[in-house]
Amino acid sequence: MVEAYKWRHRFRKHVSRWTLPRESILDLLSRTSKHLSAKEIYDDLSKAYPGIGQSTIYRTLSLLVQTGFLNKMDIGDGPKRYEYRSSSKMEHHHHLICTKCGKIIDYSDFIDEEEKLVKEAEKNITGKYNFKVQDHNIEFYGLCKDCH
Amino acid sequence: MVEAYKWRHRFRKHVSRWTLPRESILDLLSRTSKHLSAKEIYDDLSKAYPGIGQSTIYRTLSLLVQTGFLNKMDIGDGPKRYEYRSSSKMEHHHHLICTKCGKIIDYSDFIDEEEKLVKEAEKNITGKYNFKVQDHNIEFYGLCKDCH
DNA sequence: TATGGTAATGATAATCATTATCATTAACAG
DNA sequence: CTGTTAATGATAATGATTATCATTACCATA
Ligand SMILES: [Mn+2]
Ligand SMILES: [Mn+2]
Ligand SMILES: [Zn+2]
Ligand SMILES: [Zn+2]
Repeated sequence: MVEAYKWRHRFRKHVSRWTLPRESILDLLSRTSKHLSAKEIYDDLSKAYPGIGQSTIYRTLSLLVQTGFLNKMDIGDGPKRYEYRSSSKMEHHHHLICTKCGKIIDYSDFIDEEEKLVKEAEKNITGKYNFKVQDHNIEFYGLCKDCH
Repeated sequence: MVEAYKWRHRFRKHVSRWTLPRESILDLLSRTSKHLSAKEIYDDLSKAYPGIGQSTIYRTLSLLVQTGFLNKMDIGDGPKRYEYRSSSKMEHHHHLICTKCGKIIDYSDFIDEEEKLVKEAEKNITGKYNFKVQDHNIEFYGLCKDCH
């Protein structure tokens, strides 16, 4: 829980109180590479923190997304999922999603080529539609090694 | 409704009956470039087809997706959306999504470059993770011309 | 280090999208 | 035309998320 000081400091800038639920959620997500749903987070935290409320999980998650600590993602079926957002620029990545078992694999190869193509596309999009691109998302759907 | 004959023919191959709800939904989606939700489809069809059931809408939509007539998409907030899937290869496209007003713009430039990059990535993905890519999805998030 | 103001919490109800159930209807093969 | 049975539509049920509100606990100030 040594990260907590950094988090707290960064967090307080947003005029918010540093609380046990907030620290717990951030701690859990920072320690896993999984992409967890609100319910999975609730079930996990409930062990060490009985009595934590579902509402708090949802509220905290959306706050942590707003303040840039977490990424929120939707793989199309089931609930939204959350992952810790590393501060380093290196960590830009996309996802391979197994349409059979739902497994999510982080993918970060070809980032340079992708960057180049995306940059080009963004320029084109701005000129053609006057649309200001802020972010992009790439997903590959298919079957993971266990599912074919 | 001249398309209906083609649809019907194509549809019957899947051992299914050709019904008024099915034709109505396909007709509506083939005539619009919008990306409609089940509720929007229900509200629209209810005018000309009072008494149509919501269940039928959902069931029919998922059937039409399975059989390749429609694309199903999830822009992350709100309900799933559906669009008519043109048969021509030309029609491969992605989306610009306005994070403020929710507008969805079809985008199909740079398809060749994209194809090339995606092909490369897919080969890499197969080799590295033994993951069989079947489809991919690219979205650009940002602000549309009316929202900035 | 105590304390008061107030943001955050947790229990609960409410909402929204979607799926399940089942009796009734209608497509269509013969 | 008719019987079989797939499809429909009304309704209930589920699952995820948000709203409400009384209670709790951060933390700035003294
Ligand atoms: Mn990830
Ligand atoms: Mn589209
Ligand atoms: Zn799998
Ligand atoms: Zn907009």
